[in-house]
Amino acid sequence: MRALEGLNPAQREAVQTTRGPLLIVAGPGSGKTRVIVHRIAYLVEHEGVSPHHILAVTFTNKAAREMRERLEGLLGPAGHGLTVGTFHWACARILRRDGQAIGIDPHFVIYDDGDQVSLMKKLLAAEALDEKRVSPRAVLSAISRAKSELRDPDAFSRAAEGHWPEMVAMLYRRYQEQLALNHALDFDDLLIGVVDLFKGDHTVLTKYQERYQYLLVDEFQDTNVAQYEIVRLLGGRHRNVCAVGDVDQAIYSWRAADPRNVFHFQRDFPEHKVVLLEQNYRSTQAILDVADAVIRLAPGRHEKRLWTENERGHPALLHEAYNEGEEAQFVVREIERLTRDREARLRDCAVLYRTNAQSRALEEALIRYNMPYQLVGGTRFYERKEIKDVLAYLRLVLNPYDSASLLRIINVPPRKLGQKSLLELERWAARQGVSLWDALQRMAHGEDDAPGVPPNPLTTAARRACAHFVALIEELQAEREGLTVLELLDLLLDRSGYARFLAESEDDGEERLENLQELRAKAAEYEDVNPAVALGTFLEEVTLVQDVDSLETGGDAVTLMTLHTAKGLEFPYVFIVGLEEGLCPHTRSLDDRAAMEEERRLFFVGVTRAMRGLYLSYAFSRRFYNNVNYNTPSRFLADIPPELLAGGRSPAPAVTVAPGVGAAPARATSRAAERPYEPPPVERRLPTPAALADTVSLRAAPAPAAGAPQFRPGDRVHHAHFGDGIVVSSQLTRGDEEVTVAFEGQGVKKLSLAYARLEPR
DNA sequence: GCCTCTGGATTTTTT
DNA sequence: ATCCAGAGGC
Repeated sequence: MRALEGLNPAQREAVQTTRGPLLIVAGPGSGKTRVIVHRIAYLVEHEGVSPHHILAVTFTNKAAREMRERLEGLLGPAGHGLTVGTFHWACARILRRDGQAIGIDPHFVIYDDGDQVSLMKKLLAAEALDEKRVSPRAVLSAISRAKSELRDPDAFSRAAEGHWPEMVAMLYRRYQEQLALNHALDFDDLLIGVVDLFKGDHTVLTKYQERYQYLLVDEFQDTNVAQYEIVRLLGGRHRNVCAVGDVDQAIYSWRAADPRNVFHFQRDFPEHKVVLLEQNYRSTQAILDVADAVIRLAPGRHEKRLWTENERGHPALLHEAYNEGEEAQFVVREIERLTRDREARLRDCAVLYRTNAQSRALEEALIRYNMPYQLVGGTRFYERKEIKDVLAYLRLVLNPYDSASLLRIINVPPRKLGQKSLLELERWAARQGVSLWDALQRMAHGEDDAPGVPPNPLTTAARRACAHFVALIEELQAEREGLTVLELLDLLLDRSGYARFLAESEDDGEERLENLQELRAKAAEYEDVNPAVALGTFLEEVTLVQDVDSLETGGDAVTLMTLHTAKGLEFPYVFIVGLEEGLCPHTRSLDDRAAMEEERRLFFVGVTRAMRGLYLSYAFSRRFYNNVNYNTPSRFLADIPPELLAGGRSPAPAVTVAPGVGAAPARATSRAAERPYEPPPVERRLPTPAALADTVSLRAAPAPAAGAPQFRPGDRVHHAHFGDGIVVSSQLTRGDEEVTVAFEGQGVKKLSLAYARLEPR
């Protein structure tokens, strides 16, 4: 039985308990994903359950993707028909199919963060509220929390006491009205919609209960009330619900996740079994000791001991950096050493941080050292203006009632429809009680002077512009059915004049066009999808799956991401940077006990990502936006017994604390790998630099060609990444040469010649 | 209506 | 540092 191969007794039990509710309590690295995947394989291969009847929901797209891949590997074509995806994705699918029963347009759009904010700003303006006094995001987050707890505007209103709650209640109501008018749902509505649907329509509920007879929910501790309700309803009939979770890894309470759902599950499915997975296969004992020291201080937790049969390994290394730049340099140099010693490939290394803003210093260092990296998350591709603009056009083609999209692009490229005209238009539509699109159509088709219609306030020029716009959208709508997504995209770029508009915009038009190329590439993937649903599927994917760049190009690169994003992943070598008070734990958690506990769990999650090497670092000073902060080391570091840390010394010895001040590191302890890595690929991106060839002599090594800089100020040079530039200055440093170059249009960069390929021109 | 300038805020984490 | 809203000039 392939599905049971290589499993320990607990894992085996989890796999074989297929009937009835099951709670799997899975510590980090305990083979959780493996168990889920094998359990599904066991259901299909051994119990003869049709994949069609199995639904596995995860929390993030990344997790869903990984699970799908692993299932494919294990089951192959036999796994065809499995449903694996995030909660939001699965709900969107259900609502597209059956949402009409509760009045949801099958062509609904999903409003992302940006759409929500602009809608809320409009509402605030309409209520004469100053958005500087009432933050749109704060209101939205209050609404989101209410929605996650399944409190509708009425319930919210009833409970509201005081200025702020009453105002939020009013805005909540208006917000929902607007969404309905736009045929739009926000992320929370996807979940609520399914709950309403299931509760309101017994036939539909039964249909889905019969369809998904086997339910698996990963990261159960991160479900919110709405998500739990979906699980409870869907699994209520066949009761084959497998919940997998670990309250020690609950890090999403800010998104209204409620770890108490684990207890609710036990209450609502009293016949459930519990399986504990405690053996860790991921990390060395040394790393687990650190993890345990951190998490054991979390109050009110079940004493749960992680243990492993893995070797002890090397102690974690704690590094104090002078500032964020030096911290980044420490990381990069250490990764360079690991790869040079063939202990690791770049893809074995991950750098984790608390906030996305911290990635910048790391990126700068990585670029300077010419080290390939992959940034996960951060400024998302689909949040770029040009992408959002073009997507807004596509959304309008499918659902012209989406006035957020309409207003976004009705004057992009400029059609001489300014704020004033648009405001008049909105008022005019509101007075008639119709959507913007209806109003525009009336105008364009000359039906705006019918009796009972208020006089059209727009100027002749503005009316003509509107008519033009309506004709454009109608043309695209007419063409849609006969075209692939890519063809439609290209048609739109041409007819709307958007492509020309970008090409002619002086500064960054070129870069934006390039981004559009990426969107075209994405659209091309939908060539084989049924044309009737291709556009809808495409739009849904880009809204729900926002991390386009985690496509795992297969290349060898260092991974950069936040601690949150790292959950569920593992890496042989993990660097956690910025371990300072105010950052990790974050300032916003300092005065909130529960939030502080979550910060601890977050750090715990980070530590337990590491398989064989763990590096912790903090910086003495850190630049925020304008000013420099001096933070004390994170309180979590103090919770780790000193003997578990190699402070300053390293299993993989490193670099000076501040330039020129370093202690010579001890090389002798450095064989961290229990099985050596494959040497890096033939084509090595990292030339072994003379400067670091001998770590012992960081300070004293004389430059090989002392006193002869390769570049002088004024030299014209070329760099693969930055293009052409002129040398500003050059400095010899212990065998290396640091060249400061002013690049055309890229600004001034400091490059290390040992890494960067800088060519004279 | 459109462009440019200025002052203020912005950064926690994600579907 | 960078993005955005509002003001003012063309």
